[in-house]
Amino acid sequence: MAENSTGDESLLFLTDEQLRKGIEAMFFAYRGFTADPDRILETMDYGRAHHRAMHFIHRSPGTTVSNLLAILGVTKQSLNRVLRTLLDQGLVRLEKGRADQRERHLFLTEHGLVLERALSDAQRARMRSAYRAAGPQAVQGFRAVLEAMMDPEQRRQYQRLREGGS
Amino acid sequence: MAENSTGDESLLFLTDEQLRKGIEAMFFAYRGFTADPDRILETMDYGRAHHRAMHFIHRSPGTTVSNLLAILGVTKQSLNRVLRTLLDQGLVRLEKGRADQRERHLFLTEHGLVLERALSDAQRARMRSAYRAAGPQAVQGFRAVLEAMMDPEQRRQYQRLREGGS
DNA sequence: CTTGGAAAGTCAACAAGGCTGACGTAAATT
DNA sequence: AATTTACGTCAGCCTTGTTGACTTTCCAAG
Repeated sequence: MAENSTGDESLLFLTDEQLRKGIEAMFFAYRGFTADPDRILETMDYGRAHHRAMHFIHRSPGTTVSNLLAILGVTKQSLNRVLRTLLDQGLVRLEKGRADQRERHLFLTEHGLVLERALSDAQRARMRSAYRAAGPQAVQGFRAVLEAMMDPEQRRQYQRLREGGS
Repeated sequence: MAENSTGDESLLFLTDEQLRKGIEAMFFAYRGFTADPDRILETMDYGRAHHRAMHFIHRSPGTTVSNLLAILGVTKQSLNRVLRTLLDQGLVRLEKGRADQRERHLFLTEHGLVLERALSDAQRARMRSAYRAAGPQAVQGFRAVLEAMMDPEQRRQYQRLREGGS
């Protein structure tokens, strides 16, 4: 299985070894990706789950609970635990829907915006430095491969954020 | 702070919006990245932690426990729990070090190789299809950005694997 | 040869963050 | 009026991470 000659490789980089390196790169890079926010969070009572919730609330202010459930891909009980503490501690604010009063629209409070900013600054700093080190060409490829790696449903979520998000 | 004009942007793609998209791409892609092995694992008594251990034992047969600890970045108690079940179920085999008899060298058994193969086939299939969809240029960039995103220590681990692993 | 430190294993307890199942309430829809 | 939808919550479980303490084995250096 390491016997396949060139040919495939020169066209598409698809030896098992190349693929394995990609897998390992994902593993190690994801650790780096979460390291900085994690360091900030562990000094408080919050975890990675709180960060994710705040990120997407910040990204789509006024989003509903069920929308957030779809994006995060967790159960409502799991999300509720996180949302509960964010509400209690005044980082997130609720607003009943005007059109449909069953819906709860989520917003970050001033306080919440401050923390989100701190977390996202740290994470963006690492991303910025990685982009700088790799160069503009690489950034295109990076995003293309990641996008192709997503499940179709996840890709849809991702692209919906892109549209609304700029 | 959203006031920065062009200049930076045209050279290096470094608007906050670009960085935010990269962050979200990592988030959604990592879910896809782990989805296929997870589906296989949940039908058995194993989890993602078992997969990671098996992956790196397969990658570096005969590696020691402390080596594996450094790569995985967890505590020995955490790893030991996982390793315990893999040994008990006959997926992993131990060998006392010849030179230093305190060391335990880890190997996959026949049985272990079969499972590792199934998991890694699934994961490589997704990686292969993402690479194909994105093209050879993109693969270069993908790996370059991921590598730049790692902590220096993680990058060292990653590169040590590359050397020995081909 | 003794002693110190390194490699590994283990017990106990705990926390974060997933999960399922069941149930309740308010509001929209049919 | 009945059903469905959106949300919240209680209770309990699992995986996988953590700290702290302690032991055994073994290498290496004094």
